[in-house]
Amino acid sequence: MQIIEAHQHSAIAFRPRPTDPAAFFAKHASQGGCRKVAAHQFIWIEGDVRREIFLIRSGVVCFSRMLMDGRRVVTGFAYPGDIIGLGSAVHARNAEAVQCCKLETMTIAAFQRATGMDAAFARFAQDHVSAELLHSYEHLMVLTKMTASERLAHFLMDLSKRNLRVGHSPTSVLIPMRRIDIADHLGLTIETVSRTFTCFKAAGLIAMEDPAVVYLIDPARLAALASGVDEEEGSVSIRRKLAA
Amino acid sequence: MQIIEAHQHSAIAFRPRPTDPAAFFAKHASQGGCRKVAAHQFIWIEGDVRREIFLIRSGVVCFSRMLMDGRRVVTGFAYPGDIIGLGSAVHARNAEAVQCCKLETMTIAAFQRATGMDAAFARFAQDHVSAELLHSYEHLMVLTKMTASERLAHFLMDLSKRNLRVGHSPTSVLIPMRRIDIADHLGLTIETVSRTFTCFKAAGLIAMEDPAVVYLIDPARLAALASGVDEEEGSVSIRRKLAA
DNA sequence: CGGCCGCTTGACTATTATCAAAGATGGTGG
DNA sequence: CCACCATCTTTGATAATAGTCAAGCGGCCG
Repeated sequence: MQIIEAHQHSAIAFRPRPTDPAAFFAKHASQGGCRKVAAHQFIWIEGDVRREIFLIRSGVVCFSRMLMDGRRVVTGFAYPGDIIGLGSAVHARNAEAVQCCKLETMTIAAFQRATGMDAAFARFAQDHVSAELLHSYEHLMVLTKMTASERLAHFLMDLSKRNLRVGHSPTSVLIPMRRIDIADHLGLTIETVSRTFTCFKAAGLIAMEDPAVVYLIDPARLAALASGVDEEEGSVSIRRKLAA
Repeated sequence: MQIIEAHQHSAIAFRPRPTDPAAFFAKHASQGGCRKVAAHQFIWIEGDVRREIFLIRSGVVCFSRMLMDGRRVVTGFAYPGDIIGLGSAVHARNAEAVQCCKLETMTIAAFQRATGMDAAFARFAQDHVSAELLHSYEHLMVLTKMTASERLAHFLMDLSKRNLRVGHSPTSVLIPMRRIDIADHLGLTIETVSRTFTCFKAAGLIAMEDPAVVYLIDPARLAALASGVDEEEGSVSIRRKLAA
């Protein structure tokens, strides 16, 4: 299975790369304050009326939707430098601090004033939602058409690419979230996630210092797995390699 | 597994029910024309720059994303009365006519003029994208946390609810799309979809005249399945019922 | 009438979930 | 400072759901 990457730029390709989100924030958040959220605390929950938007200064945020019996889907994560809360006037999902987070806040009033006065900012907010939608379509593909190994490889490559973007090492990846967050993000169980990590180690794709620190030993192969190009060398062979 | 339905209204709950989309269209599409699209023709494909938006007069449209090897995900369907193409300036997915469709068109220029001049229309377009995002989060839940029976029940209830909304019988459901479209929408294979239909028949949940005409015999039970409430009476018992 | 396409059904396989339990790790209190 | 407890992760054994491969049926259109 092969994923065409070209289209991934579609929603934003025809527009100039948005100015630094943090700059927007600094420009318009005159009234805003700062907030610290402890690990595993919720920043907002599904159904809450939006009162503020946030810029993440440090920490990682996890977005999820829950069912009564504890089942949940993690729709994504947000990292330092990201602005969160742009979606809609009523939150469609929970936002939970994976680690202790420092957030800069902007009131909705300030946000609305900003979008009214600054066309670039308004467009940024709109594009953000479109990009989110695109991302969720891609995630649908990952969840319905990929094996456990491909999903985990995809996840690791996501983290690696983000590292690259912000100037960190693309091969030594910190995993701030717990296994359950990864599992709920990838539509797997924690056991399968754990086993797949073990398979990757056994196959020489990664090395692990501890559950939160992964070194990508064979990034090319991981990338191939992640995009489904790794024909008939997919989860099967990796699993067999472990059995042998 | 139980789905909380309350939040489903969240994104639009705090705003008045939007005026009839068709009315917006009639008001602003002065320049627009009409177009007829044959079954299984594409209206646009992923990556296309958006040139028009459309109001569906008749027919059903299927949105999908494709992989090179033919794998695809159907992210949703659109029906008569729906406006399509509001997402972003570059299409993030294919739009394909499931049946022969009649579409009314509005040029992008007219659309942009309309959103600039008519605040209600602009808000309608924005809300549409937010609702789409919400829908896709829900779909993630269906695809990752539900069994084949639950997924198909969910799909049938979606069609039934739409029938109700537009004044058709909620218990006799026409299925305009092919099995492959359903399968790709639900993250299953056509065989599993077909088998699950058979199971539903055997369990007395539905009756079928032909593959395109389904009667909901036990809508309550289907609704329970669809929302995951049908505890330990889920796919297992239905499958067992067939085996017996 | 025949061929094609879509749907259904069957047999078998494989991937992942489930159930269960044993290491780690980290924080707290004695 | 160490022991204990809670939580998270890993590993193992087993089972179940859905996928794959294969074949037959039926309708529709040329």
